[in-house]
Amino acid sequence: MPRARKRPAGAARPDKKGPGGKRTKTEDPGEASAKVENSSLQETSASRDCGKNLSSYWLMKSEPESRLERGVDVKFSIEDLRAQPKQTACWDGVRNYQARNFLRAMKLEEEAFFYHSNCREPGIAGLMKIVKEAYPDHTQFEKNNPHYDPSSKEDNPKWSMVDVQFVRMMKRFIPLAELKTHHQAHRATGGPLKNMALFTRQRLSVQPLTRGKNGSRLLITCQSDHEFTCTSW
DNA sequence: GCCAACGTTGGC
DNA sequence: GCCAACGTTGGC
Repeated sequence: MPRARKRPAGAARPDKKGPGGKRTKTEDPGEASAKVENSSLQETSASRDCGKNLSSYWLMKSEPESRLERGVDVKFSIEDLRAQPKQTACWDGVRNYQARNFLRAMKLEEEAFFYHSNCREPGIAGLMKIVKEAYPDHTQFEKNNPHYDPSSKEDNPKWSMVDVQFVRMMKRFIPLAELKTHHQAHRATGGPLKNMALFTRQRLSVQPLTRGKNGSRLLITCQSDHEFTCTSW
């Protein structure tokens, strides 16, 4: 179930259906670690930004090609985002605690790379920005939704989402293979992508990045596109 | 709290 | 479609 993909659903639409489930299950194992992770994230960002408190960047995965999950097509590409009203959509369907905690750490106006996954040509396709901070993901209460979670209660929702708005396409698509080449080189040289979460946290669908500082600049960004380095996450 | 079974992610 | 990686579940 923890799939990062989302569906083209209207942003911030009110939703009241689904009584939720009756099962009392596992304690939320992410709750305790949420604080730890968030504070660690802050420390990490702060130290890397040399105390300048620059905002984080993010990378978020979605599947651009059709695939049915419990009978529902989960395809959502950057073109789909761009086609939304106001080019804005909610990023629903995240069902992994670490990814959720990153969603909750996102701040208005922070930018995120739109990553195309599980497709013919995986890679970074474009840029979007956070236009609404974390709020309950309504799909967790919808019985017919592929990401329905009967263990989540309406009065204490487990899962969150943010609203994102299309910013622009990358000046050039950045294929996974190219990122991997850099990552591998940087592992040897101690370069900025040596710990990139895309490779070190293989299945994490929402992950933090930080803007490169000083000389830490990526070759792939030399067309005056966004430079970025990874955090240690 | 351990850990084997299981299910999902996602590149190839 | 295969399958390695890895998060979650649940018995004990």
